[in-house]
Amino acid sequence: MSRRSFTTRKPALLSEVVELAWVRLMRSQRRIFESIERDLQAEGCPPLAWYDVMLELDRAEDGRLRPMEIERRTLFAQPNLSRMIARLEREGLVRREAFSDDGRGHWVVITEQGRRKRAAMWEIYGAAIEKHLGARLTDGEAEHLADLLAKLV
Amino acid sequence: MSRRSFTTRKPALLSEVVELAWVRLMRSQRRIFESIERDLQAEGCPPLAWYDVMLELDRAEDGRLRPMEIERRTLFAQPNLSRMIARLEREGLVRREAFSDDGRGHWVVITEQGRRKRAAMWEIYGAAIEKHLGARLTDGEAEHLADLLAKLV
DNA sequence: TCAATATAGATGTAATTGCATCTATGTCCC
DNA sequence: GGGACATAGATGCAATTACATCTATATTGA
Repeated sequence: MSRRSFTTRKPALLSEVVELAWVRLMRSQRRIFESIERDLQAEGCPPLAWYDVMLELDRAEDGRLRPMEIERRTLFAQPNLSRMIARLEREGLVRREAFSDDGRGHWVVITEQGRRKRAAMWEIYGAAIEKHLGARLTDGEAEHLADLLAKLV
Repeated sequence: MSRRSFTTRKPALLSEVVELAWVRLMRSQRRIFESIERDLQAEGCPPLAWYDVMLELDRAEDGRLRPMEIERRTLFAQPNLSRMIARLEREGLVRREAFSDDGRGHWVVITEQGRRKRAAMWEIYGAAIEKHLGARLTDGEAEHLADLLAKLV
């Protein structure tokens, strides 16, 4: 592929390597994410976003959190999360319960079925992470990568 | 935050560090991506996806590519790209031209206005990359990060 | 040459997202 | 106590996405 020169005037401060790191961060995340989503879907699993929510609930005391707390932990936008919880509830993976301390809120509680589903998803999910990420890095590289990415969050 | 122990049975092969690298890859990409999108939007710019397409066209010979070639380079799904091109065309940033070699296809050509818009977006975009990524890494770290991410694509 | 199949790209549709707004309850302060 | 403002969460709606399919043109092979 003949790479022509082309004029991209860069903002004074931005270095080539930073731009390259960004492009690769985008590409690798997107590509691996999509691969993993496909792997999950191929096994009849729900999308990864559901996993994130169920994991937070599974870890939480009594398997329950308030929507705003899930939001804080997962960074999903509030209206989207609200509807996602509705979908999870429709599938019987969580249920809502009254929250007496604050009449505006309620608990979201993971069900037994939800816990089982999460565990089942992890089988696929973990294997997919290994396949798409683990297999391409040594443990040392993975650790180093994790350290570098930690600086970004 | 008291981190309780919880039983997550891992698929035999997946190491802790790989999982951590994956979680951070997701989080950092998503958070920075959203920040950059907000920065662009705050300046009245179209979404980043438009930039990707216009950049490919801007770089291409005669500022033109076939949809399937854009698809190959950007990895957008075909129906989504098809509609994105329609939107770009509606905004006067690209136009379609006949492609005589193959009656099924056509050229997508970037307009002068499209080139200007792309350049204008880059001012914001580049600064945003610097702000959200560059400012948090030394050049050495950025280079190292880029190298590690290269192994994933 | 022509039927069978493959490919480029568009389109219908249902699901999902983003954004603004709405409702209901809580908090603050006079 | 009660008005003004803040917060939790839901909902309406327009835009976007994913997925399946459709149309038109190419290619292939008998």
